Amino acid sequence: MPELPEAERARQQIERALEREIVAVDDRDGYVCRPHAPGEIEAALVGRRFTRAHRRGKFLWVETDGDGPELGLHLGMAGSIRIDEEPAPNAWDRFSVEFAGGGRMALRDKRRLGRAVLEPDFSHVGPDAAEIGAKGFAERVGRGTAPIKARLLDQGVVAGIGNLLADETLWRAGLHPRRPAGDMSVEQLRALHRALRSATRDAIRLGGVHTGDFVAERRRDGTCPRCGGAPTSARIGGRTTWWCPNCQP
DNA sequence: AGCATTGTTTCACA
DNA sequence: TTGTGAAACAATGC
Repeated sequence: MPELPEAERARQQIERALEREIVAVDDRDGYVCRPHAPGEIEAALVGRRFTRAHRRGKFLWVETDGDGPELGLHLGMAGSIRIDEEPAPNAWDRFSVEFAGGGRMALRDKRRLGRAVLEPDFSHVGPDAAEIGAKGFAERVGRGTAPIKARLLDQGVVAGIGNLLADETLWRAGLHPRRPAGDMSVEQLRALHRALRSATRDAIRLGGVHTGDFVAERRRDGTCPRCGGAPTSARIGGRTTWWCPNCQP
């Protein structure tokens, strides 16, 4: 379920595991832990403690004490962070850390598209969608010929917006997802930025992006909460996109 | 059985 | 060279 709101929730979970001594690491999943060989992450972390948990967009990273490495984490399409829970069945805990005293931290991910890596590189990741100001947002988002929906999903432009948050944001702003990003007026970009902030804030507060007003009606027999009309869908920016043809002309 | 999926990266093409 | 779009990746659920 991970978009920015879920990633922020995961970051808060990791904060529960700070300042505990790491005694073991399960990094045997060579796909989730690529390009590291099994045992590499374990060797770098055992004996250390996590000291701070950070997030930019959907990307998470944790600092360790002393001159220890940073641990990067990504939830992929279906991941979550579990603290002090029993191991999941079917080896769904793709990466885990065991602490002195018996606690643990796990990256639980049925789909296995999540990621754990040492010294993550975020040089290609844009500013966080929850932090960026109106000016920076307009400069970065309001350019190019791609549909605005695709522009919002580009993590190098602004980080943290996923398929559902993009649809919710465009609906709140009353903008058609296929509108070319570079053709939008300053007023429309301002409205889009405000919509992004409110949609993100609501999703974090209510527990996830699926709680969005429009996202909850984002299906074939749904109803637009504003006009009562029927949402429509198409493939835009490589993703299934839903919008209200009446409210988003 | 077949298709879609709340994500990211890589590759082909204009 | 830059930007855009599609495919690949893994595994599950409808």
